[in-house]
Amino acid sequence: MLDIRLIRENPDLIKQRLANRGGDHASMVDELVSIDTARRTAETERQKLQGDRNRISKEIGIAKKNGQDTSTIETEVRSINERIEQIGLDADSADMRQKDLLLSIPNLPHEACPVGHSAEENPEVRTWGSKPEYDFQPKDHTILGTSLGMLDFEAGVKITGSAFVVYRGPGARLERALINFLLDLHSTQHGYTEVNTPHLVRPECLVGTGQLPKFGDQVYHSPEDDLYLIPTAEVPVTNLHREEILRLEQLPICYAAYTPCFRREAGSAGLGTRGLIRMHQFDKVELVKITTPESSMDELEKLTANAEKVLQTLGLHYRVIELCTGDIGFGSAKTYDIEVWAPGQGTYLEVSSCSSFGDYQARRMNLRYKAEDGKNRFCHTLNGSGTALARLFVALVETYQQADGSIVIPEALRAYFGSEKIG
RNA sequence: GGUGAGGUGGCUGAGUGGUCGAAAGCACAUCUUUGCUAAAGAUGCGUAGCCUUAACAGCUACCGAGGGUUCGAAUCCCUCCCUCACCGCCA
Repeated sequence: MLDIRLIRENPDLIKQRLANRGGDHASMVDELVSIDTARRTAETERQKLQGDRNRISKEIGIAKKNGQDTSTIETEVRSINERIEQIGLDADSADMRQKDLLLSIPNLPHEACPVGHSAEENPEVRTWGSKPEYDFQPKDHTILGTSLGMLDFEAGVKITGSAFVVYRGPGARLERALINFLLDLHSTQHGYTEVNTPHLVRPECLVGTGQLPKFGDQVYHSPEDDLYLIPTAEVPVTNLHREEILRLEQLPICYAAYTPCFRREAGSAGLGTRGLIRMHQFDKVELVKITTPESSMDELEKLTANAEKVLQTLGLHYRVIELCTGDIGFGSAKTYDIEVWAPGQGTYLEVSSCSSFGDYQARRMNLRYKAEDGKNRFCHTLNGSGTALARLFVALVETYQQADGSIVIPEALRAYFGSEKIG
């Protein structure tokens, strides 16, 4: 969430910067400013009355000790209490509305974030490798995976529903090999600490990273326990340090985590996505960093490079694009997407989204560090996929398919997979 | 799930209705002193909000969370959460 002081002092600047995202946020900012004034007026009045009450109550204590009659003065306090209760209603409702508004306003795009209206205006930053050429018509992963006994889409529908899949045999093994490869790469080569977190979280965690309150319809929820299935490991991992004040020496904190991710994808049913590309459940290795404000932009570059290393090591052609202001996520200040080439699809697939959130998430989860001057400051948080598994699986299978329908396992993965080819 | 004991500042730990935001100790910071590898003394040392300022200060809230009783709650009552121990159950 944004700093209310900043909004209070520069409402027009805030409106202008939010306008780059598209959509109407100006009216929310206006309401926020007026509700903030109302809240502070009521709050000041309440505090003054509370001060009066405290002072008089002490007098009562002293008077009683001296055996004096206190009935008149007690009546006075009672009337003060009535006023406190009344003004308190105003203060509390304004406070709730203000919090609600603050949680519903997206982050300011970073100055370095390119201005644009939609995904069409996302600049390409760089590419790596080139599109592989085949002397046959490359097949789609669903055909390859089904015929090799790796993927069973029908079984996924049978036991759960559409957009769920069963990996089997070499498919299950390949998925597991990829997870191990990714975790090993980031933890031994890139300096991330591996963590293994719960897949169910409290609502506060989702508020902390920004999924709640606005995007509750995209998350699976168990009402009996008020727990949510995580849509990404970003949620439990970033919230690991919620409500903490970290020491400067601890930063940056770098975590790598494998988890399945659960997404309802409400509103995007039947969106023309075939096979593994958009599932309700998919595996992902996520990278999370908690940094100082000064270093977060550098850390974003490193994080993105760490994710790119995955595709380089596997020999997969990809491009990096930068999201423009009209396309970045709700909480993000700056985002790079990494898109891998999938020959069977004839298109690039987003396998990683690397973002710096500035202090937006840290404010929501009250995550701070003690700065050199002894002051408590909000940390910056970052995360990026390192990478999403299902689409990586697609790109890998489609890229390394052979004319006879078999798949060659890239060198770096063979020790994990246990053989050189499938089929 | 059952029974019992607890949850107080960075830590330990006092505090059972009134000047308690909270004793004491530890840790930490600054200073002083003696001196030499240690010690003594002084002062300071929570978080957030409000209101102000050149700065200081002031006010309010916070003793697991929420609600209640009261003129007044860390202290009394209710509900919930968590921790520990034992029992039950279980991968």
